[in-house]
Amino acid sequence: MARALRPAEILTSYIATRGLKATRQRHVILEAFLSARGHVSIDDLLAKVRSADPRVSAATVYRTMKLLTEAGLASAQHFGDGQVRYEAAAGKAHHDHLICTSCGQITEFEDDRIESLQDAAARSHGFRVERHKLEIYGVCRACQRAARPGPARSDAN
Amino acid sequence: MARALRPAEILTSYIATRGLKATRQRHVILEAFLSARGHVSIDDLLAKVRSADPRVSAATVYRTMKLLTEAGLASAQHFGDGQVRYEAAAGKAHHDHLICTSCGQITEFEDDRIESLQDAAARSHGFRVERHKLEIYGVCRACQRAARPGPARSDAN
DNA sequence: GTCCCTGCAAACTCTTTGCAGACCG
DNA sequence: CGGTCTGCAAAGAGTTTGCAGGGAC
Repeated sequence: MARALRPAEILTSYIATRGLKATRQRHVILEAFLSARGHVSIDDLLAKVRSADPRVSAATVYRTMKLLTEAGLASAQHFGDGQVRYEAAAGKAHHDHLICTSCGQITEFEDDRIESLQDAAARSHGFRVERHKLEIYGVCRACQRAARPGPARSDAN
Repeated sequence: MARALRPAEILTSYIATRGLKATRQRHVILEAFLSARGHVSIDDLLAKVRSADPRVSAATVYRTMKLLTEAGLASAQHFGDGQVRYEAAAGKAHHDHLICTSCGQITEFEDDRIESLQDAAARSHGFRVERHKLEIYGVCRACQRAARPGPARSDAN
C-alpha cells in the first residue's frame, strides 16, 4: 500500500488540481491548524496564526478552513458552544467525543458496538445513514479530582 | 400514582412559586409550543404565536422559552443548523434523534443498549457523565422513495 | 497579464439586553 | 402600587461577503 500523503502534500495537490493558488497564508494556517492537534476554534487558530504572521485576517482563516475541509484535511464540529471547531480529518476513522463541561477538554473515542447499534436503529426507522454524531458531556477525571480535594461531599447544587 | 400535571398547570405553579407573573404572552407561547409538537425553532414558534397574537415580540419568545426550559416543560436542542430548537420535555425519557438531511424531519428514538455502551465508554475514560447527545443524519424513508421514482441510478454526485 | 486571494469593513443571522412604559397580583 | 414583563431597538457574538488592491503562476 502506498505511503499516506502528508497534509501539506494533500493541500498542494488539491490546490494544483483546481487552478487555485498556494499562498503564504494558506500554508501558515495549515501549519497552525496541525500544530494545534485538537479541536480548535477559529479564534484560537487566528491567535496561533497571528503569532506566526500578524497580518492574517479572520476572514482568511474562515475561508481557508473551509478549503481544508473540502480537501479532506479538516472537519468541522459544532459542540453547542456557539462556535465551530475544526479537527484534523486526514485518514481518521469515525469517532465520537467526550467533552468535559468543567475544563472544556475534548477526548475522542471509538466504539464499534455503538456504531453498529446506531446503524441498526436508523435502519429500523427506514433511514439511510449519512453520518452521525455522538457527544458525551461530563466531568473528566482530572476535574473530578480537582473538585474533591477532601472527603466526599454531598453537594447537590 | 398521582395524575401527571398538565403543562399549563406546571407553568402556573412554577410561576406562582417564584413570584413571577402569568401573562397573556406566556400562555400564548406555551400553547403555540405545545401545538407545534416537534422540534420548533424560535422563528417557527414566533410565526405561530403571532397568528394568535400579532403583537408578541421575538424577545419575549426567547425569554419565555428559557422560562419553559427552567420549568422543565421544554428542552433546547442544537442541531448544527445555527439555531436552537425546542422540544417538549415534560415527563419524557432521554432519547436520541434521527434527522433527515433532505426534508429536515426529526424523529426520536430510544435504545437502552446504546445508552449503556455510552456510559461504559465514558467511564472507561474516567468521565462522570452528565448528559449525552446522539444525532444520526441521513435520508428518511419518504425522501428515499421520492428521490428514486424510477429504476435504481448510480448517481454518485 | 490574468485571475485568484487577501484584508478590511460592512452585512448578516441568531440571540441577548437596556430601557421606558404596561400589566399582574 | 410595586415589581415583573413586554416591545422596541440597539448591542453582541460568530460568520460571511463585496470590493479594491496584491500576489501566484
